[in-house]
Amino acid sequence: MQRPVPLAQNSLLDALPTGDHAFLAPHLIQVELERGRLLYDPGDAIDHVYFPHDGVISLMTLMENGAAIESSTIGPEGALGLMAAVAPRQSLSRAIVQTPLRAARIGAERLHEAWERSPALRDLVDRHGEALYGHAIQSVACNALHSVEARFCRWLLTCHDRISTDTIALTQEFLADMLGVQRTTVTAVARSLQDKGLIRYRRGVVDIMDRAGLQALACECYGVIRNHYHRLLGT
Amino acid sequence: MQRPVPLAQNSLLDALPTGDHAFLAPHLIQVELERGRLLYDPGDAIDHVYFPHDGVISLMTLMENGAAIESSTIGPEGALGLMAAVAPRQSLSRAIVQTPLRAARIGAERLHEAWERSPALRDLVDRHGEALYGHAIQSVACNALHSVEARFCRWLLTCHDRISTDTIALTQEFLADMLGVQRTTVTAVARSLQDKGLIRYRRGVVDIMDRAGLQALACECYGVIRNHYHRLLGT
DNA sequence: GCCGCACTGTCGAGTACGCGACACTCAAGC
DNA sequence: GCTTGAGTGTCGCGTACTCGACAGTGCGGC
Repeated sequence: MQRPVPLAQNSLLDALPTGDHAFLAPHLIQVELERGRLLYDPGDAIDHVYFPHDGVISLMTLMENGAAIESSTIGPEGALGLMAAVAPRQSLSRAIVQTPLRAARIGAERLHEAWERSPALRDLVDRHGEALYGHAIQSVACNALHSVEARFCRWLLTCHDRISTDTIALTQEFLADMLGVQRTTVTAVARSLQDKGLIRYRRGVVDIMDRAGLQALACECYGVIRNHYHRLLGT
Repeated sequence: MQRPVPLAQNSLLDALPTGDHAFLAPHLIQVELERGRLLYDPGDAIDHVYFPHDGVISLMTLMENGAAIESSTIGPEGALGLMAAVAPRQSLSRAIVQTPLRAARIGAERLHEAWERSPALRDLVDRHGEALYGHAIQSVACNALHSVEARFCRWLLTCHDRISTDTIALTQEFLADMLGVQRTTVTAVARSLQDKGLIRYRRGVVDIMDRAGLQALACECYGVIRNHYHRLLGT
């Protein structure tokens, strides 16, 4: 499989001029986090900001009854908790590691200091917030208007863009949670996609076989969200 | 009917210290806009920012096929296009006037100048963006998980909070668009709510009869979103 | 007064998905 | 090897909502 774009380091960090990057560099720590790791729950103070290099973090809206549904995702083109660069903040979402993650982490206070000194960083934080908002409002529409199959395909593509293999470790149960549907529905859709030759799956693992085919079935939201990031962050 | 909170002028403007408010005041123009007026479409440059005094603006995500669905609303507790205070921006949503609107309007450039001089305004812009984001991600979950009836009730309550009467001018067709469902579904739900004595409606008009009853049927999202605004903007 | 239209009411068929139950199977651990 | 449990397959029923069609009805304009 040919990937659409090669994976770089984190796009936000790469976009910073060298001088500004130097404000951050001494405080960035490389971390590796396992799948399923909980980073934030709603109300948690944001004490660290994560810049993924490879892998995906899910942002999920948590309901009173414990149901959680994905509102957006954070990959190498973005950062988790970036709004805390401006001022101390609480997380609004649950943030969990969706695929094994390599990321650079920095303390929120250190980042804030850099933010005060770097106009380029301020601009980036601002644009990133806008892109994330665009991601969220597209998901609003998507959840209301599009079929589970279309959303399933969009999800696979978005995830595939952000990791370095064609194999995604992922149970149907987990995906059902993300999409906010029943597991049995996911099973049926996965079956149908496999029959069409677009994916192959076995216990807890999905292989992407035909990206173009998935794109044909995915809703427009996939492209729209990509474009937001492109336009606002120039990745 | 007793309203939960008395309507003030725009909360954001009120929250500014007098000195900072003075930066804006010379450039604020009072406008009255009729229902249905289109303020922005996706991609439009944001040249004016609106601070509602009374009435509601809907932000809608527009799909390729022309379908549009509400992602959030702007009332006297917020502002439309506020992110343009930071830097020139394009609208991501369609913004239309949902109920007859009185608002203060200011040119984006004037606002940006004030933003550069006023730390209080910068803080407010920032918090407002966060609240709007919280609104959006709650809507993501709501659209995926909650019934049309619950969302209908939430919508009525949110609208009611932001206007000064118990009567809302509103066709079922319009509401169906906002919620992203069929008109016939809205008709059925409206009928059921009227039978329960919670609302009364006639051609293009809905009267709120029993707020508490509506709250009982509305989903938790109503309260969650209110709390976001409360916590972040102290309204 | 009448016309035309926007808004609402209703009906029926079709479907996507929820929800619960249960059986099967692979993988890891002992 | 066997056990255990997590993950998957499947079935069936119920229901919320879609989709299209058409018939009423109040309101504004002429």
